[in-house]
Amino acid sequence: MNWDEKEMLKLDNQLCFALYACSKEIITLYKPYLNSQGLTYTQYITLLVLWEEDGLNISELGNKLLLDSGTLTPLLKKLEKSQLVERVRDRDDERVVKVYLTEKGKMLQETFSDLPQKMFWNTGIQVEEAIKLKTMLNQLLGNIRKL
Amino acid sequence: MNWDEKEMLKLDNQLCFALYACSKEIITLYKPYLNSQGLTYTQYITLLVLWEEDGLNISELGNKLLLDSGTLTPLLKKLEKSQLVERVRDRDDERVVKVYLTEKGKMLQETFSDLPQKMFWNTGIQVEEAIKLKTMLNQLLGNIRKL
DNA sequence: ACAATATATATTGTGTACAATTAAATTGTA
DNA sequence: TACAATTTAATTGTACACAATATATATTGT
Repeated sequence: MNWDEKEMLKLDNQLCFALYACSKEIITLYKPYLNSQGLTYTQYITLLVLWEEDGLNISELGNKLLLDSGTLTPLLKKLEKSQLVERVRDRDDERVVKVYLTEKGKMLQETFSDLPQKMFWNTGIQVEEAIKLKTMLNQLLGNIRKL
Repeated sequence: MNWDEKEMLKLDNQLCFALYACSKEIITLYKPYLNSQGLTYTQYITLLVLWEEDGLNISELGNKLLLDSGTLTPLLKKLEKSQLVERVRDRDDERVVKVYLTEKGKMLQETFSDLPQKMFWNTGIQVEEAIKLKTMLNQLLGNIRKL
């Protein structure tokens, strides 16, 4: 192993670790806001999708969130128990489960209306900077997923 | 809730989701290389730290990896079971557990010497781009953690 | 029609991740 | 010295995350 290789194996030179650490820390920042409403981060992003488009099925949700039924099935059962969504077997195709927001689930969106703005302040990131970062991340994501 | 607020609540406008998704996808890219050696991603980054500096204790590892003993204790026991590290109570301070690489653990570094380079190719990202991205992520991480 | 194949979700098992608590050892201080 | 406060790991409990498998339903090919 040469010097370059050894250098590249250092934790602080890993792009993957910067991503992993940033992702976790941002989610930690969300926690106080979400926990006060009894939600986890994953439950929150699931609601984000449903607030945009209600009545999606499990696999559609999974495609948007990059999660599979092994994660979503128990998660949605919890959201159902807290009466934020309903899981309904599709009459036309009994394999499919569609997920609908309840009134309570729809109303909850209002509670979080200013959360993205708050998080912006909390991270202290500039709008231009955030846009650039998100663009780069989406490009990277695109590269990876079309392999 | 106004239009701006509604727009900012869309999943695809969330910087946090871009980070979360990218982090997960990159880790997925690592999996084939790591699993073939019987390692998980978290075990791998733990070894990265130890290859740089052997004999750290649990809390020092946790500070570098942003993980606590609840995660590290079982993880290190697994690495010990596969004979890559040894966990040793410090004689001078019996509260402390120091973690040492075994010969097998040290040798394993060689196996991964070209992995960072391989991952670069896999992600199709340019060096300049990667540096810029990592810089932005570290800056964001710094902002968050000094709150 | 019906066997083979494909699809959608659920289940099982393993491994993080982290908050909260516990237990043991050490340090600070009256 | 005693003893309260602190520190370090380990433990407990909950919730993802995902691979692998199972199950039920739907579709396809003959």
